Amino acid sequence: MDHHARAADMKPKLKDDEPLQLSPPAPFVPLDHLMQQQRPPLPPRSLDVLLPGSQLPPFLSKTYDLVSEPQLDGVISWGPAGNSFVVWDPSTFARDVLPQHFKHNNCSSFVRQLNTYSCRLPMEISIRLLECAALVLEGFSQGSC
Amino acid sequence: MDHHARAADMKPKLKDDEPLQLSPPAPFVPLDHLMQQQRPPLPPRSLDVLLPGSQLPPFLSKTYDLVSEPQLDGVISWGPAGNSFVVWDPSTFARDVLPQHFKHNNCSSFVRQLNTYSCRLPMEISIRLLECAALVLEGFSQGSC
DNA sequence: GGGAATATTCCC
DNA sequence: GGGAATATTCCC
Repeated sequence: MDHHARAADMKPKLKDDEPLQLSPPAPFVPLDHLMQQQRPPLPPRSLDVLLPGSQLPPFLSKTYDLVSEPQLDGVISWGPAGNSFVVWDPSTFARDVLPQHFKHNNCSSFVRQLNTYSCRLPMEISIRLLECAALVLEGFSQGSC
Repeated sequence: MDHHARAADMKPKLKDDEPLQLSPPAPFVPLDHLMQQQRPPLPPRSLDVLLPGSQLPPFLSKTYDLVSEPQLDGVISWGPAGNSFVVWDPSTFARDVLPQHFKHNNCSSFVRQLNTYSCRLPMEISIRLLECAALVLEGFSQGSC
């Protein structure tokens, strides 16, 4: 499996595009910038890690978990930056995935819900932490369903 | 060929069960009583017969058709007077029938909808015609789900 | 996209 | 039972 890390992978090595920097010390970085960098490239398995105890609307937590499912990466997955998601296979998504998580199989109904929570077409969604640990969802423009 | 109408078909004829009545005239009967008597003992297959062109809420027309299904008489059927319905097998009704017609399998959700349209527990419903051809649903007290 | 009607869930 | 929150459909 790809989860088995080989010894070579665990030993830090220099890369051509990442020169070793020993000095001077890193300049001051604002906290929110640090948090941006600390955000994992792939979102965690469950929103509970990000927002423990929060009462997220069911649609948002279900969508988040659904997008995070590794088995569905060919159909729907997080975008490159981990702050958006993309539906790669809208037909399969509508026919097979939606009914497993919602009471319908219509892309339009899914999009309608995204709109309700301030997302926009196309099927991308942004999730990021705020100071108050609230969840914000923002839309982008790329692709469609 | 069918364009030849036979003489026998065009001539009105007396039937054994329809004696010719010349006198005296039938006594006066109020219109609503006539309509009561004219209501068929078993409801028609579709509400369209009763309320042609009416825009009935989907829940009511689906429930009406569902109750009218002969195959479901062992699970749900019209009551003796044809103006109420009874769920004879709530378990089967919830598990097998509800998901075929609605997006859930919960008796409570079905009852909630009945309540919305002025029905009451238990699962009986009254459907009758008014002068304005509107539909009225009334609840009775007998049995439960 | 989103308003509005209808449906489903949740909870008192 | 029914108010209210959320979900789904319908339609502009």
